[in-house]
Amino acid sequence: MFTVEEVCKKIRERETADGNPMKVTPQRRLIFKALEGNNQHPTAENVHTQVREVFPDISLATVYKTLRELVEMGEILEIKHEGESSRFDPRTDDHSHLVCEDCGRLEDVSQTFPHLSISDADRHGFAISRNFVVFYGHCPDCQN
Amino acid sequence: MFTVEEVCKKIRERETADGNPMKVTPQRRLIFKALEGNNQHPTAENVHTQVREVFPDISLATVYKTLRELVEMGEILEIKHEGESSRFDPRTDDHSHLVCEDCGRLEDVSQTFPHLSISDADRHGFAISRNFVVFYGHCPDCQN
DNA sequence: ACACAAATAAGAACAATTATTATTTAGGAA
DNA sequence: TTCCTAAATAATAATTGTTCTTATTTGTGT
Repeated sequence: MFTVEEVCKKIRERETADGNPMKVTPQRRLIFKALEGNNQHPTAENVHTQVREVFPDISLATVYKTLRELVEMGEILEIKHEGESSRFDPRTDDHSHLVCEDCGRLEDVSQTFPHLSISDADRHGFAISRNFVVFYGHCPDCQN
Repeated sequence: MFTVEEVCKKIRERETADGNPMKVTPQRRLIFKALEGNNQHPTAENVHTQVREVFPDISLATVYKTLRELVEMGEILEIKHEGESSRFDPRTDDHSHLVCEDCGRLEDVSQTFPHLSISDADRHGFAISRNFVVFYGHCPDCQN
């Protein structure tokens, strides 16, 4: 469960490449707050816009850097779809996604499909470790 | 079935925005040839490199433009994965993909999974039209 | 308060792709 | 065959999303 205080704690426990502890800054705290409980799958831009309402001078690069760090820490997921901007998801348990083909809206789907398997002929000698299912459709707003 | 002559014919039958017929150029013919029977899922760069062996002055923009056209015509599929360059696939029937997590190698999988369904709670009111399954694993070369 | 490495803002750099533009060419008609 | 005209091209600028660089500022342990 992603909470501001949890993540702050983990940041302080985390070490930089030189073995020094990482720091919690006001900028980072605001970025964590923008993600806490957020199921909108925001882009880096979305987060930047939201944080700027409180901290107008924060740089987009800082947002990217912090999001990258959180991904590496396993605190958020990065969702890359169809050439658009990456979206970020503070929900990190295994789940699937549902995408609106019209407006790009993206929803979490709790169900997973761990038992899908493919024939030897299709396997090409691969050792398969996981699969990922994305559903496409039209969201309520786009169904007219 | 993607063949050079088939696609040339379809290009000539196709109209531009102004209602004029599109043309077949030597550059385009070579691009079609690079794709014909190609199951390597080449990037635009790959196609460019291959075509340049015969036609050294062809521009990368021309390759992109022609690939974009073929995608719009439904003659090839564009595969977008994990922030890397798009790959193009002259096989356009419904199929799944298998990706090597180490080297990025991408294979076609004939099987599809049309019957996956999600609960009402997860559906978020969407009208679902299709799903897409990607398998991840390690290819024979990367299994050591 | 001090010191020092981490983090920042600003903007340059980057990679993939698309747009612009002056020039060339395909292909139908005379 | 030659002409005509819109389509296509090569070259390159522009764009988008993201990462890198650097001089400056700021957490945080002492």
